[in-house]
Amino acid sequence: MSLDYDSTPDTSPETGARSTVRDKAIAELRQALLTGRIVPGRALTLRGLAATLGTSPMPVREAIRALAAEHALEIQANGRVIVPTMTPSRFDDLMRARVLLEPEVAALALPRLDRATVKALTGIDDALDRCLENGDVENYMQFNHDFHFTVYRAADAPVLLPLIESLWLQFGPFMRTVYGRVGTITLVDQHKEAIAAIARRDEAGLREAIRNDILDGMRLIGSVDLGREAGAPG
Amino acid sequence: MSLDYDSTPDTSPETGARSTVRDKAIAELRQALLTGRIVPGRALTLRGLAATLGTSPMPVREAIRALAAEHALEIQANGRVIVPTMTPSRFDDLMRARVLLEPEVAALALPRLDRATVKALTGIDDALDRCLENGDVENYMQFNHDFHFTVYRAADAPVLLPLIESLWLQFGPFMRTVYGRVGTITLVDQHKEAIAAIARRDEAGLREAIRNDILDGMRLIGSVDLGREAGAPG
DNA sequence: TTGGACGAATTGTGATCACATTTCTCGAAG
DNA sequence: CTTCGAGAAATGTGATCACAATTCGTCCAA
Repeated sequence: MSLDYDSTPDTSPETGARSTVRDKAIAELRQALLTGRIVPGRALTLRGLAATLGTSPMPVREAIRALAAEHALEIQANGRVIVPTMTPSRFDDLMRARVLLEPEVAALALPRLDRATVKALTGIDDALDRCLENGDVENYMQFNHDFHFTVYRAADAPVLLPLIESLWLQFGPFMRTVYGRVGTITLVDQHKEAIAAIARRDEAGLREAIRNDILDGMRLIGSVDLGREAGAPG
Repeated sequence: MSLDYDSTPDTSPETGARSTVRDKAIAELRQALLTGRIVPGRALTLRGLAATLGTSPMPVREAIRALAAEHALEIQANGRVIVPTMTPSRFDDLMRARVLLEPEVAALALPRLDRATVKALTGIDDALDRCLENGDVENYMQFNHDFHFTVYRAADAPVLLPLIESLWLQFGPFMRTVYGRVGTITLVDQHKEAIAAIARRDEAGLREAIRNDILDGMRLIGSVDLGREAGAPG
């Protein structure tokens, strides 16, 4: 099973809302997709996931439906559930959406990014750099997500934020396969520039840093053959 | 029941994919939300919807999960499912998202909008105007949706298009209550300007027409008290 | 008339079952 | 060695059931 369920409950049950099994399943799948733990193209089975999560197929069904509605999973005509495979058209559109939305939300967040948040961002970026040195792709992706969403979350954007989350869910599995092919050494980002822009309250600079960070990732893709599908033949 | 199930199957089953009961439930709910047939704040019950659709609660559960994942429905902490109520913050963000995404996708679609599509758009706009004269809010909203998405669909935007669809799903129920309060006579749009811009291959003009069309709707809201919640007290 | 409490009805959740369809497996024929 | 097909295993879908929690209606007391 590609979902390594290490029984670490990263959901906080004390947030008021009673967490259901389904919610845990959704959170688990989200995490796996965000860090690219699930290979695109591989079929996910209800009963298999249920066994991994230690439940009946029922909560998994709803979880998969929810993720599919955000286009993080794809339900084929025969009913099989897979992680969507990337196509050039989809990749272009995904990048366009990110470049449109993320700098905008970052700019919205800027007035609310206090010094504590900047400190947190610096810490995340440091941890991220260590992951790059160690070649730890999975945690790198986790910290990269944390970095961006620590910024975006500060914006009061109850509509745009979930939209961006959906984009990252669609992006994660594909990026993982890319990182796996080009390694982590070549990875560059604009996080330091973003932090600096935040520190000096420079909206245009922050927009540009986020935009370039996205485009950096896109340029990385140019080095691999997009025509080839993600799932490597056994 | 607020969902008037008139047994007209608007889904086309001959598209290859075998349509399940769940898919019909999703389509039915989508339609009801887009045309504002379901009042925000009113609780939807699984068994109630199931009875309306003539099925067991099972397909409805998955359908509701899917719509909730697109933020077209909201699942409260106690599990009750409601159409989300509008807040000023949510409205602002919704508008910002629409203004960001829709002109862009329209511009992307422009090169692919042939003469037949322009003719179709004109037909839709005429039907829409007739609905305005008759005060037929529900069909007006249907045609308005058709108009915009006839344009957007032409763009090869497999990622952005569902994002915009999600925005409209969130927008529909609220707009319906607004229309119900201000009437349809005062409604203005920029559809004629959009058609003209398409006809003369004017990208900037099309962007502006779409943008103004969205802002027209927003200005309409200014005339009603946004502080008051949508659900009228019984 | 108003306020609260108790019981009944309803709700969402999770599990299990039945079934049609699909997928996989494996062996025989070419 | 490849190709095809029959049987077996597995899969998604929908229905039903049990149960805890919530909601609603009603009645009684102040």
